Amino acid sequence: MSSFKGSDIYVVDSKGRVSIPSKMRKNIQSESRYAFVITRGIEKCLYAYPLDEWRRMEESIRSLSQVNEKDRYFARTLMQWSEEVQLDAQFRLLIPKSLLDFAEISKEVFFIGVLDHIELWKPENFKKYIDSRKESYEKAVEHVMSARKS
Amino acid sequence: MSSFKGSDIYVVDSKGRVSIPSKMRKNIQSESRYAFVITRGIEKCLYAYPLDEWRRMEESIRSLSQVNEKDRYFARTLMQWSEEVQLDAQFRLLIPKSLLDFAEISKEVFFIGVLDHIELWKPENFKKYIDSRKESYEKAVEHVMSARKS
DNA sequence: AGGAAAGTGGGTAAAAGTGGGAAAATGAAT
DNA sequence: ATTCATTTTCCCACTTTTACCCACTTTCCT
Repeated sequence: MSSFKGSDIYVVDSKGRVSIPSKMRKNIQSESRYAFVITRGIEKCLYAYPLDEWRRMEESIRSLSQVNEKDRYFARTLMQWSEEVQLDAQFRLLIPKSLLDFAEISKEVFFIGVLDHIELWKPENFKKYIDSRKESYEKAVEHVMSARKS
Repeated sequence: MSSFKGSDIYVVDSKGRVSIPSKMRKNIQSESRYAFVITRGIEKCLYAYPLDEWRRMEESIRSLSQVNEKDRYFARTLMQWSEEVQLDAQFRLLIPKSLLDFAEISKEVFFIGVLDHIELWKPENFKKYIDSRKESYEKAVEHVMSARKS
């Protein structure tokens, strides 16, 4: 099970390539070390899953009822935006243009490791996201810590 | 389960390295003796967790639902600031620059062992923190100890 | 006092991060 | 079917950062 953590800023070059932070690369538990599925995230960002974590995810989507209208919509939308990509010899992701556009990423990418996946944000958008939240960091810690006690 | 205690002042060198107090080092119960997760603390300081203690914490973040908007925010906020670091052959931590900046640590670090984690403060900031508390140590003891009785 | 461990500093080889060009593949137009 | 233009893939090269090693001084302990 992966355990991505930390954050970093990297540049996307003119070909749409970005190195993934080495500390996150080292955290990949998958046998297929260099394959990711990159997809549309929740909020205006992208999620990158190593293949094994992605499969876990896919299973839970598979188990959704295809009868339910909402579930169908969710499954279609998610899969529509999902692309499998391989890291190149320099450990870079080639991010599809459509996804870059969705996340409004042009020159720089802000990476955050969030346990089972890596998030890619346009730096300004992440800042906006944080600023728009009312809860402080301290509240967040409190929330998690109190959950831990019980 | 670790049980850090005591305090000490150490210097950060030009590369961002600090020795961790040997008395605290000896207190690490983890099998992976030399791996820590260092993260943003509450108040303007850093927390260093030995890996096994950290995992405890991580479990509770993992159990947060990624579907719930608030939980997503918590997970991102916490993980953004968390970095895994290994002690080098001289038992030094290499503290990421972003975290040093957050805690305003430049030349010196004040270490405090607080049971399951070690805190790192800029000495001046710790002094300010203590001075800013109106409650005396005696009052605090009274408060905590009486709660314990019930 | 003497040896060992702790604390600090610095040099260097390796890895990480970035950029770009040439070969291979794709695909549309003649 | 062949040509030409565009995109994609693969490789090479350069710069910066990091990891690893060695060394010196101070403190601790018997």
